[in-house]
Amino acid sequence: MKITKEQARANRRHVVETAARLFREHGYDGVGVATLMAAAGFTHGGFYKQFASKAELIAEAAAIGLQQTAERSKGSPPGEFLRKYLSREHRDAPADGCSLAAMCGDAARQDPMVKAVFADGLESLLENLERDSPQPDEGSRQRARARRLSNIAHAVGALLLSRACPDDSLMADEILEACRLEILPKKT
Amino acid sequence: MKITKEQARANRRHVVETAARLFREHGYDGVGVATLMAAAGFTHGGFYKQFASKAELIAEAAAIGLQQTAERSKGSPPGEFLRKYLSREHRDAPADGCSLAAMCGDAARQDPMVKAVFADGLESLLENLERDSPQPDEGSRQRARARRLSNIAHAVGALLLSRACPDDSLMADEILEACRLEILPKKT
DNA sequence: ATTATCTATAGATCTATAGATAATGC
DNA sequence: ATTATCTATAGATCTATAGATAATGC
Repeated sequence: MKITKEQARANRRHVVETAARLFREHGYDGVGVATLMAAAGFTHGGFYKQFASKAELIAEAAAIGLQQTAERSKGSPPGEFLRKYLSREHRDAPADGCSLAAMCGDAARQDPMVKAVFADGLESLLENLERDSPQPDEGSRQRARARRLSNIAHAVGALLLSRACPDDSLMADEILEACRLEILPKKT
Repeated sequence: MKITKEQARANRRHVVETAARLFREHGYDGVGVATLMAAAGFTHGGFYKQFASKAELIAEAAAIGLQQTAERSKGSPPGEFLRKYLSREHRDAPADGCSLAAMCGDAARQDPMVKAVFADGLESLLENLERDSPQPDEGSRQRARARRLSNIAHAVGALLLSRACPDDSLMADEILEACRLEILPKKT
């Protein structure tokens, strides 16, 4: 039954990645250890040789999930990132989407360790988005940072409210559209 | 043990209001029927003579919670409402705060009935905020509505992200401040 | 007689642990 | 010999139900 150390590490990583996906879709309370391990292809008893507790897994899954989100933001210019962010496709696929949006409601009720992971993830995303537009002086750098932070909060709120409305409802689409108009750089 | 019909209706109402409070603080999955009934001053067995299921309670608690939020928005001008909304006091007291912000993450994973309640609650809040500034023609009415919807999403996102960061962290305060700057009407 | 509430409990599920199993790596 | 995983299960908790209790309202 035993496998190589390398394989064991890969298995552990696979469990965390599976958890990040399932948590985004069903929330921290919506996924049990047994369900998670079955989805990852294991039996649930093995879980506690890899993780001290479910809380430890949650912290690791949050870290990986936010890392994936920050990573994805580096590919395209900020406007393009936000346009995709506020799309119906993103709203309808939380399992593959932004961890910040999918988990922040749950994270607010988690212990300080998870919250610290969230603050770090948000900082990473912020830095990735700012990297593209260096500012001449400290004052405008501060303003640009505040602006980006505000844009992220705006986009997260839009996605969350849209997801809280019935699927295919007018309101769900209206929210996304209204926020696209306000956030995205105006075309001439 | 039996009490008047009127008292029974008041008791039921009291259970729903207690639930709305507890749900805002701990989430739908974070409050069990037994805990809720104890907090309301009853034993848990009585719950199922008042409600068909926990799902029914969730829908009613969501409706009351959103009604309270919409109601509170009518008192003050939109700028004042948003300023209070984006305060540290509001962030640190989710049990007494906006149900839209506290529950939208959970609502996204609930059945369509709860989501419909959310869309209705959001519509009410929107209409309350719009009532104060009638618009001359249909076009500017539409734009004003989109603007308000966008502002709500922005404020909800700011509150949620701030709550997901560690208590008293710089990031938690930075988010609120950045969004206050962007959302609130600029002073001269 | 009706019915709101209470006591007690069934059955499912959840986190966590104990001990067995079997392949790696000394 | 070590250890990653599996089987089995303990103990807690959760939703829901059944039957008893006691005050209302015909």
